[in-house]
Amino acid sequence: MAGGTKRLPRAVREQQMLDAAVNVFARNGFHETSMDSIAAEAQISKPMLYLYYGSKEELFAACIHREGVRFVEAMAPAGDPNLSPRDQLRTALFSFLNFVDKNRDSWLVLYRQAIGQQAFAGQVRSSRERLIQLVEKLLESSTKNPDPGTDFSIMSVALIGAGEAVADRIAGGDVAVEAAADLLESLAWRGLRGPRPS
Amino acid sequence: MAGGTKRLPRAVREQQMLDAAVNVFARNGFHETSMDSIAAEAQISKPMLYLYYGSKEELFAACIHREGVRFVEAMAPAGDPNLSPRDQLRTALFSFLNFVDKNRDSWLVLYRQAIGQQAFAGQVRSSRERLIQLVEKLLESSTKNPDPGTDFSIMSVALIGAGEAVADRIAGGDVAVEAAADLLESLAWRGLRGPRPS
Amino acid sequence: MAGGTKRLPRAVREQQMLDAAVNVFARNGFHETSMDSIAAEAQISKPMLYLYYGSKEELFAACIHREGVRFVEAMAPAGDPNLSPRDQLRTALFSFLNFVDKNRDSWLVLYRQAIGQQAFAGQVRSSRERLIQLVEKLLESSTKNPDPGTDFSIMSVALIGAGEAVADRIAGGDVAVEAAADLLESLAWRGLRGPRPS
Amino acid sequence: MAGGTKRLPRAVREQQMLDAAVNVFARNGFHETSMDSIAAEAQISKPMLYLYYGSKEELFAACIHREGVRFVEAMAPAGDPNLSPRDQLRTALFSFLNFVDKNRDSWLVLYRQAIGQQAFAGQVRSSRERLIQLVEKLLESSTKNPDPGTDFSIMSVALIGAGEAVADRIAGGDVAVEAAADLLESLAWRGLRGPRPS
DNA sequence: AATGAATGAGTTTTCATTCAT
DNA sequence: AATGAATGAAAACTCATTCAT
Repeated sequence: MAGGTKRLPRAVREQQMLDAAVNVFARNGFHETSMDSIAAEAQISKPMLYLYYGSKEELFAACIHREGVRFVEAMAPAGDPNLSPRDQLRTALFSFLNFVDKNRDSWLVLYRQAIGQQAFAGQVRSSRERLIQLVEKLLESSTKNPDPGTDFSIMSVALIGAGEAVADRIAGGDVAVEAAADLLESLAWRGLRGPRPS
Repeated sequence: MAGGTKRLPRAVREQQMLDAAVNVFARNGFHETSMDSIAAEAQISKPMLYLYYGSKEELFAACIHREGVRFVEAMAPAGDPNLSPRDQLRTALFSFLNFVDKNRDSWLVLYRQAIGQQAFAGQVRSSRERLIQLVEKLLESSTKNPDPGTDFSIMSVALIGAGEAVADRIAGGDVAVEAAADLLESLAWRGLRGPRPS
Repeated sequence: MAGGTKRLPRAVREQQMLDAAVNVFARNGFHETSMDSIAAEAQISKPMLYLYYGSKEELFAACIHREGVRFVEAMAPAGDPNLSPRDQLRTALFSFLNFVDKNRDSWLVLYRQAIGQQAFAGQVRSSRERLIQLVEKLLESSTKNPDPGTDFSIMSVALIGAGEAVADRIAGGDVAVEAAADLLESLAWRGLRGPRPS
Repeated sequence: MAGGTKRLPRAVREQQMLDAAVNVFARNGFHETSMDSIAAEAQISKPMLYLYYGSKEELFAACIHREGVRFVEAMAPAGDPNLSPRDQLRTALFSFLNFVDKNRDSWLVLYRQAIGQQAFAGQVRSSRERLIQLVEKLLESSTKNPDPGTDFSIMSVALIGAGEAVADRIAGGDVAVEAAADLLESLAWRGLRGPRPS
């Protein structure tokens, strides 16, 4: 046993365990991940996981929760009420893509693993839903003369979808945050001009 | 034993089994689906599944394959070389969304289940990649004077992402194909005008 | 593997498994018995136990049920309505003690193990209760002039308790059925004469 | 942290722990009781239990021992050599039933839990054996002209069994000590008259 | 062609028990 | 004297997979 057998205060161990869990879950998904492998990654024994988190599902939930909080915190700047809607969206895009860029595992576990998990899909979906509605509001409020029949709702769905796809690329290291943010922003405002360009 | 040991020609049995498998996989995902439940759904015995498909993974692969072929066939009209790029894209969008609308399970199994599956993610990803490149070409070829610096590649990624998000809504029955297609089309052409609207 | 690996029809295997389970449960009690040890005793694999009985608790329940039925069947002769109450009691005693004598494990599992098991104690207790009431009726109906204040109910409780204690001795091989039955019978009728002998 | 690290003299701690243990064991049985739950009930930490008692089994043994001593002490009056055998039995019955009435947990742990426990069944059984022999002596010595063939030994077994059954009722609060004692006493003397009433 | 019977190999989960402070 | 932190060992349960008929 290398330097593993230290007694750590509860709070530290908790983070250590979550770090390991997020990492392994992000790589392999909920089902392909065994508690054994998480314990190994965290360099502790399996019973500790159960002692601290009760069950595999609760451990996964704890991961989702911690990463979710991190995510929301990262997005906070976009909520600044002094910003214009346009700047809010711009800030949000940057915050989002930067977060994904810096926290690959968070992104994967939050959006690509949790959603495949019966018990958590609902949670993910509903937080996505909230995001969609937020974007919808932003679009509405910054569009002076919308074309009649503009469907902001589905527009938001599409934009979030685009954002997630682009985020995947960023997580994959294929794309730069700057370029991606610019694209999404332009997509948002241009798309708004109404469904049928001449 | 009514309906017990029917001898069916191979081809029929194969389809019967795939139908069952696609259905159950779409509902529950790869891991949450047991061979038992597929056998039950198909009203045959488990060894039959193994006789025809060898293993759970191969069975899943067969599902992906059949649904993939169906999908490609559904998209065929968009390849008509007599169409203008614009009309090709338009046709593709309609074909795609109609397919999803009529084949919920196919969509779910192809894009929402397979992608979460280590062994198949690659397959899905690469076919998505092909689609992205296709769209990229379409965009390029129908843009006369692109803004300098227009990144068609990431634009395609975003569009496909938007399309998938919208497809999910259609699969959920929340959105009409018409409206969705219009939106995506407009997003494509408008987005092209370049990243930075004044 | 000696002669173990035969394919047996379901019904046969079921009995074989119950035989093993009753045996091990009787020896070691519910908690001290592992499914592994039952599987070993039955010379089959653990999954078979689960395939046939679902869970350890259900397997135990099946044991209780089978042995309970056997027990009731063994007691049937005592129910003959042509017998006088006295003869009914006498027959019941003989049936009971003979059953215990010939089926040690049944007795142990039914009365000494099941009763310690949260989930089954109720069942055992209530069947014992029925027995007590039955005896109560028998005593009442065959006592012409009971002493005033004779409490047939508690008398029955005592007699059944005595019977169970004696049954344990018989199960242990320490006592002969004949002598035990005689004793219990005399206890029943003599005890009836009222609480306070001069 | 109010009430945190109280230093208590050894003897007090010991009793506090045994109280908790007896209580929980009586309620849930040996196996269904975890050391954690005992520690919680005693409001101390688990290592204390191990420090004082070494192991779960030893703790259980200590419970049995303490309650056994209490029980024996409660029965002491019956040993008064100035009493006639009849009065000894009578006193014993009252002492016994009163003890059970006042010490439900002792009774449960001593006779209903310990007996189901491989490691302690022997202990319980042998102390029961002593009791049986005692009763046997009492019966013998107070029967002037026994019927030939009277089997005092099995008679004692039966009486003790009856006594335990009645004790259970008393522990359950269903029956009054007085009535129960009377019944058992009469059963003892009447039963003696020999096995076959004309 | 088809299936009932059977299992190897793992997974999650739970405790009694022990260190290090 | 007392405890928070940690684990080895085992138990219940599941499932993809294969045999014998």
